[in-house]
Amino acid sequence: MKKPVRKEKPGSDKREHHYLNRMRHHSGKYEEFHWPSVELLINLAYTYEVIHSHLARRLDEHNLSLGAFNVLMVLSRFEGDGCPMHELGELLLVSRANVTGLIDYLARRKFVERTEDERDRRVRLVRLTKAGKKFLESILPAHYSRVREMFKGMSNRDKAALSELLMKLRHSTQSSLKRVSMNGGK
Amino acid sequence: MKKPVRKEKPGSDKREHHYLNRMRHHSGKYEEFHWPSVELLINLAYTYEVIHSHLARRLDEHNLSLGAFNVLMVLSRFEGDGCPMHELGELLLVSRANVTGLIDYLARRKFVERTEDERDRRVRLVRLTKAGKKFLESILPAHYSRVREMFKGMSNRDKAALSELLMKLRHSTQSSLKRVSMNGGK
DNA sequence: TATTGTTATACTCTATAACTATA
DNA sequence: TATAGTTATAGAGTATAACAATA
Repeated sequence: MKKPVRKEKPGSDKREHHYLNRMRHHSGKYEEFHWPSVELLINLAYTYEVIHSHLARRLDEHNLSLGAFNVLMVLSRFEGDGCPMHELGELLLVSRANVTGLIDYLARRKFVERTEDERDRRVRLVRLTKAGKKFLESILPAHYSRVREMFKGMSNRDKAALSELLMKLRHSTQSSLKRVSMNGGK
Repeated sequence: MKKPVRKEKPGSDKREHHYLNRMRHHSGKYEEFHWPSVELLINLAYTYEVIHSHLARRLDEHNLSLGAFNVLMVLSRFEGDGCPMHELGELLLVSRANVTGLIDYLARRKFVERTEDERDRRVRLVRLTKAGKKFLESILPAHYSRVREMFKGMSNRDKAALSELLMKLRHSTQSSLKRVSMNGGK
């Protein structure tokens, strides 16, 4: 398996200017255009991309995809009996089919193992192996200090406010989507 | 080209409970763990996923990927001369190689066309065709009203505060990343 | 030598359909 | 019939390297 070295991307703020310029133009042109909403969408996407690509790059150094990392994180709370595969899918918003692939990969690296559920022989329980637990514990300190470092420029107060607002946005969006889908929107 | 129908995913809030539970556990276990930062990361990722997957699904109904849509949006501000391909890449944080693919697709649908730059014969300028402009104008009203509808549950005040905080977070992260990369972090 | 765009390639992520084995 | 997991497949997104044409 070849592992090419990835180049980090600089944050060009040409982008910010372009977006603002485009918004100004469209806001006069489309009646449905709602500045605060569009601005929010752009900021959410752009900010997420910057953070996501940085973290993915760091995990890549351990040959871990973000999906695989998330699986390990979820399993770290299921020691003992293990977690049914379909439940992993629900927690990660990933389809059953794709969970199979992630677990296959992690099982090849001996980080997880599948066992059978005695009570329902259709389900397979997944749990961390000793090696998997050890591996996760070896990378988490660096991960957590990276997260802390990355967000250092903001006060805890701002972080809490931002978390709060993001949660509010998510709930609002989800209930709006539910409403639409009940009215026949696909 | 087969187009299977996609199922919308319900927002299960099992997820939220699991995350909080895991954070509580790790916060006692890892010294580097910083609750406000980790909470923020999780909220950012989860909220983005919900919104992104909804919008991607809607664009899919026009056989448009999010990337292709973004290209059209960028080009809508470059009428006249057109935009060099490498600049498209910078504005979308996408590599030159991948821009080629997006433009190929949009050119096949006759939404964009490539012309040559007289002043520098290495570069190719891309611009919307009449058909492309018409297409974009036909889908934007629904797009913008969807965005507005999606965020309806929040006040404009909250939206503005959220935008502001996201921008702050992005700038803080970017300068932190720049600092790390200057100190030899790859 | 450096840059623009292209081609080739590869891995991740997401999504669906069809299959099996259980319930 | 319905659910859990698997297999196969496909398209989107991202990334790198090597190349031709031009600067």
